[in-house]
Amino acid sequence: MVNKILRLNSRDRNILMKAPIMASLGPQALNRMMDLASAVSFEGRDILFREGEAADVFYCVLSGYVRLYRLNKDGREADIRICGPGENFAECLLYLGPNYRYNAQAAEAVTLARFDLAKVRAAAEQDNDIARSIMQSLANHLLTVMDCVANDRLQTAPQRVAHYLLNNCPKESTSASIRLPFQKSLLAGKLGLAPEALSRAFSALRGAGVTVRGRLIQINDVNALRQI
Amino acid sequence: MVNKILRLNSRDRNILMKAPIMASLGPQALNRMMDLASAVSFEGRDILFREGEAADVFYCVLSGYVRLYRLNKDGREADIRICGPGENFAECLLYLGPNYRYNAQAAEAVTLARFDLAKVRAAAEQDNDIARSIMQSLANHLLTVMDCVANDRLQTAPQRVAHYLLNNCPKESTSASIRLPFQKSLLAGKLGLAPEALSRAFSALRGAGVTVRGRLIQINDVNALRQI
DNA sequence: AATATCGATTGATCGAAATCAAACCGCCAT
DNA sequence: ATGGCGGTTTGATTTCGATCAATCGATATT
Repeated sequence: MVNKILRLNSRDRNILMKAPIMASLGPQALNRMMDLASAVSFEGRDILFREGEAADVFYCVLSGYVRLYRLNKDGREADIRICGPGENFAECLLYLGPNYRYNAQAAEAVTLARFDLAKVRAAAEQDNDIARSIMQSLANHLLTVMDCVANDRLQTAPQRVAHYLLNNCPKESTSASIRLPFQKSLLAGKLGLAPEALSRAFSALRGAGVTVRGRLIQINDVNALRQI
Repeated sequence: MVNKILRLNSRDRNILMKAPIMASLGPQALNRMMDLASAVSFEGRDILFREGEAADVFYCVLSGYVRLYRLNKDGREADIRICGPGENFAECLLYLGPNYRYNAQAAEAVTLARFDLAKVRAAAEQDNDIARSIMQSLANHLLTVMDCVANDRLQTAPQRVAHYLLNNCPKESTSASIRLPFQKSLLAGKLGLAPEALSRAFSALRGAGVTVRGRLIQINDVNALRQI
């Protein structure tokens, strides 16, 4: 099921070097990590791995979006995180048990950089730069997921959507227009909502000057959104 | 508001050395970290720090429980994590911005080990053992909080309670009795429930052989709980 | 022993979002 | 144009848990 694994082409190398986990490395550590990376791509809906499978690699997204999610015993799915270009996932397994702890699926066609867990672990032991970069990544993800718990527990659907929009429009602007980088159903999952609930949340925000047409979202009054 | 800061007494030293973040260190790194630790204690309800405050230390719980939580703009609170003996928190700030990202409150009288962020950061740069231990801690917390998101999104109140009970009774047993280590209201918050909802969830589990008296919980049939 | 206090429970009601079902809408292929 | 097709929207209903209010119970206080 794994698509063919290749050396990275020069375009992918450029993208990867800008990813946070690589960008903060010194030149030596960067080379070392780049040498460990291989490229792999998947079609939309492909499963990258499943919860419980033996974990040998972690990933960094080069293009497209990947959905990390869990299943309950009825087969219902809940997204834990949506990873876009520059984001890495499953790096937490560098220092945890031998199995993946959630499912990962390509939300659309994706290309990924692939890192052997054991090799990166060894590299981190020898190069503090790499260890520091991993710690930063882990700390960032931890905070992101904590935000997610707090948002789920404190905010209503329209508030979550408003929050998302505010985090994705330029700071210090009175109005903005945003193009969603993925389908609405994916955004719904990311926010812990059913697609219908997202749709209704957008309707509710019309009163606060939010206009939706396809993936295009117009925000007339950013400050009004902050009051939601 | 900070209680007096002291050297650790020998009892506290023993507890701290068994904490995961310390227990995985080699002898040299362990000494180094132990030298950085100081002791501090708080009364129940005391606020250790607030979201947005400048962060200079992280903590490891020696006794009691600490509540990490966020506020929404109406002042409603949502717990993000409950930390008990041996658990550390705010260590994610070693590699993040300069401010605390959530509030921390003593759920009861607590004693804590206190680590200067800058000093530990410096120690981690020099000692791979310490860096590895921090990465393990971050990875574990990340996974724990991811579990929390998934549970919130996938499970009903009785299921969350059943899940908690199963995680806190000996593996491979047909029946068990558990003593809650803290108030039910704290457990409610940890599970993302109002206290009333926790109470009702316990009632709902009576049918699955769960008996509650104060902090004492009897589980007649562990396997029945797994089916919830 | 009487009383104040705090946490837990129970009951009644409300509200938010999930679910189920149907309609809608661009988009592509024929 | 015609006809699907997948994603989105809208409507109706249901479910779950929050909230509000009252009671209960156990522990501390005097």
